[in-house]
Amino acid sequence: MSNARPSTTEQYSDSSAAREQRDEQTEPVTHEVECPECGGAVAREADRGETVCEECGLVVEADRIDPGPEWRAFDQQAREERSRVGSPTTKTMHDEGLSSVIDWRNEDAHGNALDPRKRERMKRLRTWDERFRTKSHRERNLKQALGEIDRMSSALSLPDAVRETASVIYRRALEEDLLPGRSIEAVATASLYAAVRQTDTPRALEEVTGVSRVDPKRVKRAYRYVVRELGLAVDPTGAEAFLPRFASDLDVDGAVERRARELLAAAREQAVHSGKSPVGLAGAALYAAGRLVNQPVTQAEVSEVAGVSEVTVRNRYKELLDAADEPVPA
DNA sequence: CATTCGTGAAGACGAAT
DNA sequence: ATTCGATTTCACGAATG
Repeated sequence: MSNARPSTTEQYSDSSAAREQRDEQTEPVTHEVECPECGGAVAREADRGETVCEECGLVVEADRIDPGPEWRAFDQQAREERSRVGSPTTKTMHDEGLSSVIDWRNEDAHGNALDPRKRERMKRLRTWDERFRTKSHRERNLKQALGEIDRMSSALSLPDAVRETASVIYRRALEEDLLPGRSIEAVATASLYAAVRQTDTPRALEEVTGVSRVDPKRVKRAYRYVVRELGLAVDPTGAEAFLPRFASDLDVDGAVERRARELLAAAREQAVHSGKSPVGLAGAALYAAGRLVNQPVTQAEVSEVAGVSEVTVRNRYKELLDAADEPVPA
């Protein structure tokens, strides 16, 4: 009782001290703003966090938007690289971890019990404080994740529909409390990959993890987890889905692609394709088709665009020709 | 010379226990 | 958590054009 440390009044002084410190670091000294009332110079009073006209004393509310970079460590993952994107919305802009913490004890600064009226009041405050905190936490989380999804999407030049889907998936993951234990970026990447799968916009997992900053293993785990917990319907990607893009990257014409499609169909008939990586299959089909149509591409090229080894291309394409009952061309 | 082809050891992964 | 089976990759050398 005697040491009622974290009382509300004390917290206030704490946070204002912290605010001063932050202002020293990041706040530019002066503002080139005119007072809308009298046209005089406007100065910022750092210690109070107010912007006040020196002439008439008008408090210029608009200038309370912090012009400087104000972020510190968001959470463990996001520390580097986040240059503040977009305009700050006042809603999410409240002070970073500097907000007052309301003590749970019903005592005042001296350790005396509060009277019932004040107790009631404190209780209400706690409730709202809690709501506000968790809400804003989620919003920051979401904002960062969506930014991440956006970044990766453009890096992969994915259509907007995929971003939409990815966003929806991420939101659901967030709703269902799937985040704890996983990094935001990992789940964001996983969501994007899931979206890619669902929308039949063929990108291999490797390509997606390639533009992510997260360890591929973690992404994969997050992906499995999210798919299972959310009950997402993702059917296995067929090799055919990769044909158009690879064909385009390889600069082969439609005849090759069509032939490749036939080869894959034949392979499917004979179930030669189970357990094999779709990308390898697609690449090999194009390689084989290229030879059949007398418009050959090298294994190295195929290996490059498909992101599999030449060995895999070799093995696959032999199997494909075999299944299609085609002779190996000279 | 470039490309293709085959091989065996090693790693990664999913499934089953 | 470990083990097992299948697949892929790597590195190499040989064959082919």
